[in-house]
Amino acid sequence: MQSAADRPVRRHDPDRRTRIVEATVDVIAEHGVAGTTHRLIAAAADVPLGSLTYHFTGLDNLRAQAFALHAERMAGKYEAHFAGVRSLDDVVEAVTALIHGDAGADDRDWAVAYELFLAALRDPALRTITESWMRRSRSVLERFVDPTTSRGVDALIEGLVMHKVLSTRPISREQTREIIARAVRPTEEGPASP
Amino acid sequence: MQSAADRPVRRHDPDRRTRIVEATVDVIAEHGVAGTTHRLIAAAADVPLGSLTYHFTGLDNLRAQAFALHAERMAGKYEAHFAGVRSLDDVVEAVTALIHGDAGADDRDWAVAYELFLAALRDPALRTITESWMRRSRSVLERFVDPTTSRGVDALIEGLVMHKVLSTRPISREQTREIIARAVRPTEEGPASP
Amino acid sequence: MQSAADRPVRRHDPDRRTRIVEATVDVIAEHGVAGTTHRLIAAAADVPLGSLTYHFTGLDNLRAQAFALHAERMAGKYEAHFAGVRSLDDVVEAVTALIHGDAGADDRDWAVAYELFLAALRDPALRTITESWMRRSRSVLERFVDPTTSRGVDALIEGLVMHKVLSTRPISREQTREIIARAVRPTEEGPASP
Amino acid sequence: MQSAADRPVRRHDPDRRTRIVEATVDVIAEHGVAGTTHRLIAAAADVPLGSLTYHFTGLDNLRAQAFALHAERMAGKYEAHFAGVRSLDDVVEAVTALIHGDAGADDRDWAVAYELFLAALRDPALRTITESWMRRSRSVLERFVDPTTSRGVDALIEGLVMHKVLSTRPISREQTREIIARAVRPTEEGPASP
DNA sequence: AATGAATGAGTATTCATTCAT
DNA sequence: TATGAATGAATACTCATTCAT
Repeated sequence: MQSAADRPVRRHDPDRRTRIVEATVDVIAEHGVAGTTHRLIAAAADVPLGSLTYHFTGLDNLRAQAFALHAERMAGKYEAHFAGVRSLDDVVEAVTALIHGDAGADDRDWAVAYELFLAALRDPALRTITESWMRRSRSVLERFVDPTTSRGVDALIEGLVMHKVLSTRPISREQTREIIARAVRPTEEGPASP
Repeated sequence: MQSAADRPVRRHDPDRRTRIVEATVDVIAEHGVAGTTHRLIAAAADVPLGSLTYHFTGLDNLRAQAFALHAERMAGKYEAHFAGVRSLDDVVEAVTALIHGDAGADDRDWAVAYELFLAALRDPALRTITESWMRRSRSVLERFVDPTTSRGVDALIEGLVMHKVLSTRPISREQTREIIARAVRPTEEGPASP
Repeated sequence: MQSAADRPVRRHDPDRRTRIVEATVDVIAEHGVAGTTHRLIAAAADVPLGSLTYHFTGLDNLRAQAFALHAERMAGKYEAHFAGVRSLDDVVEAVTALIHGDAGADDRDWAVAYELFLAALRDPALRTITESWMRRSRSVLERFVDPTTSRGVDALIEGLVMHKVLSTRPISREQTREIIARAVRPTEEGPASP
Repeated sequence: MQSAADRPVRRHDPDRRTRIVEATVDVIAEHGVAGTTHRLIAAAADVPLGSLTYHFTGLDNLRAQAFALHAERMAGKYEAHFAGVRSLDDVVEAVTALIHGDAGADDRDWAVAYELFLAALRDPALRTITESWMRRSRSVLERFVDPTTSRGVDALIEGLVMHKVLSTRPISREQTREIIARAVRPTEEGPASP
């Protein structure tokens, strides 16, 4: 019934735990939180069903670890993406690239992110993950702009990506850049940089 | 669980269909799409289980109608909220109020909206609902600002609300107003710093 | 939900009863007894759902009447098919034609017949229908052959048709004729004709 | 209904799969394909409901396996029944005994067979089962008679058994033997009367 | 330590039948 | 007289979790 018979017995398998968590991220990406089952994860990770409840206390636990892994990776990509950024023009370009999928995060990654946001809406235990991710994003931006601008740009990224993945028509990159530029640009009241 | 036995037989019930759709919105708000079951909806609408599949072809169908109703109402509130707006200052104030829940849409309403966005990500059939909603929001804003600004403000609303409902600490309304003001304010200088 | 809204009100509809029974035969042919529901019949007869339980005491009743109608028609076709038969050679030809679908009864008709046989196996109330049908078939054959031969030929028809509709490869008409000929042909012990 | 509560937990139960398939044959025999439900099968096999969908992908799958088992057993009985047959007279006697239930296959077995035939009429996937069964029956008969005779005798068996189980009056064994004898007896004269 | 068979509470859905209109 | 909304018991099936091996 399962592919268990086909799979060779895997006696020594030290990073099975990790592989299961990674497989869970994949399953969430493909089927959403609602469609994420023990069976699908076990198949994706190529481990026996019992292995999941042996290594994790339950599906909630596994899901939380998958979200934590994903948030950690997304934040890492974000930081790496801004590593070479110097000027405000660079910031505008970097954020635009981020939104248009040129920063290592594709639609699939963003789908998992939105799954996390929605799950966190209902399960406060997941807020520690979203908060720490957001804090890291803000820290990166605050190297270039003031906290208010940072908060605005961060929200803009979330909103624009959401609109981009939901839109049936392609979004103009030029327009995205213009929007970001307005949000990033220093204001009369004082310089944006700290 | 208990209401079924207590409920008197209700042979004539002309707006039962509508009541079921409304109950579905409530259930999605409270339990999320994943937790939305025929049983919960039937209990919320105070109708027997069989009534749901009599009036609707299935749960997908019912969910879609609930989302359509919710989007319609949200768009209506949005339009009503901007009815008395005249100046750009009014726009800034209106958008800020919208984000901070002073425009008829509370956290619960936004939760349903995000459920819709995520569901639309996986089910393209729901895109017609999200697209029409977004079109209406843009139309309202474009009475005051250019299309690019409109797209930016719209994305900002979505992102800021998301951050607000996910944040464990309160968000400064002043800061929100400032972010909106920058996005709305007319710009002569062109993008970013020269 | 139903097509009821599309259908014009049919105030005077004297042969609705008959039309429902005929629609039931069609539904059995297409979906089998197991797949025959009030809803399908109502749709096929283009009558409102409530009309079925108004005119018939229940699904069993309706099914029985449909089977009775079908058996009556099959027997009629059988008799008509043998009307011009004179010699034993004619009998062989007539029976062969019957089996190969050249006597007004196609695979669909035989499917309904087998549905009836199987239903009669479990519901003795239907035996009156099958028995009367078989009696009429025998009577026809006994105009040409003795009762034993008649019983054999009758069984042969049932068995050969069954094999024909179940076989994935075409059945040789020549072979069928040869088999029938052997069963019909007079034996040494005495003439087959009465 | 009651057995579930009484049944002790049966953690180790190596041939449960087989027992379920056998129980399914019984249920089909007693209630027909249309009346064969997970619940009835589970009760007959004395296993919990969830056990069925654990071992089988669905009811269709289980039904198909039950039919395959039954066909295999029927073919086996058939072959065993003809093991000692030498002369054509023996053949006539063996076939007669078969029809009158003296060959290990009773009315119940034949009911399942007809259920299979009817199911195969609608579901071509079951044709492999009926075809392989018929091929085996023919092979046995072809040890004694030519293929055309074999096909005729096979059809005769099916038709006569059907008539026998449907008839409310007993069928003369003498008459059956006579019919079989005519079909089996070698023929030099060629078809019908000249 | 690791597994996969086993379980039962839960899910969506179908449908014959009833009955107020 | 005729209807179609309403009902609830029954259906197939899913799945997180348990636990003997």
